[in-house]
Amino acid sequence: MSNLTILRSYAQKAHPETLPPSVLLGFSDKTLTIFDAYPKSVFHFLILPRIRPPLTVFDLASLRTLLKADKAHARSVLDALSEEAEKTKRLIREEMGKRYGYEWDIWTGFHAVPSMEHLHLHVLSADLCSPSMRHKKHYNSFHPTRGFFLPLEDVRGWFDAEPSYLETMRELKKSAYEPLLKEDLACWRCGAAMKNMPTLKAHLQEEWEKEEKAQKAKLQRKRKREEVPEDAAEKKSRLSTAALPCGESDTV
DNA sequence: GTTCTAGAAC
DNA sequence: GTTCTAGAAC
Repeated sequence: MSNLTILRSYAQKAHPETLPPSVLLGFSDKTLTIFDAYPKSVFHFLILPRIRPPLTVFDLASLRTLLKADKAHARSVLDALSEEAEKTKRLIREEMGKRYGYEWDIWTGFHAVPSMEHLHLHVLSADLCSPSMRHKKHYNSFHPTRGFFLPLEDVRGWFDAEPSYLETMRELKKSAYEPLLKEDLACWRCGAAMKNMPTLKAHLQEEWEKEEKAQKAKLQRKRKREEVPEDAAEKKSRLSTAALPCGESDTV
């Protein structure tokens, strides 16, 4: 089932609800959100634009083709993807809380050189811990500062710069981006060099556990901060009640 | 993605 | 010698 045009076949569906729930998370008039078949993080979804005139299946083939289409329409596709990404992020945060008891970052962006046809926005939790994360090129393609992963907000920003900037960036040449996938492995959090994937994966797992501890400690501190003012308010009300007979309650 | 192979690591 | 890993071919 894993061929190069599977995403296109999803995006072309007039009735996305016919897709199995194992594939489809949800859809709107303009977009469709699916589970990545090979998640590279704990949470990993793809948001696809549906075919809506005047844009064609060809315009929506990739980020490259979209950015060469009519500017206003291209921008509105990115806006629709962004809106849906925000909803997906809220859902992920809820799930993080339920399943793990804390929340961590979520990335949204495109691969500069996609491996499958039809534009797809990646929405994934910032951990890169997953059994499907197996090869160097998988990892480097999501490394947040390698350059291959293009954050959605950066791409939207290209529209606001000089027109020539968009014209340059939209080339998305394979020859410029593919070499980034072959760069040496380094932890995206601490920058430490890793000699191979098993070492990197063990390290990322540790980093994620550190994040969990840090976030949970933060939650504890927050709870304590929130307890103290409540206590103080209770004491204050008790004191003022006690002080009432003296008529000095408002100075406590 | 899977399969295959060469070379490294043990 | 066996196992593991990365990279190429498909």
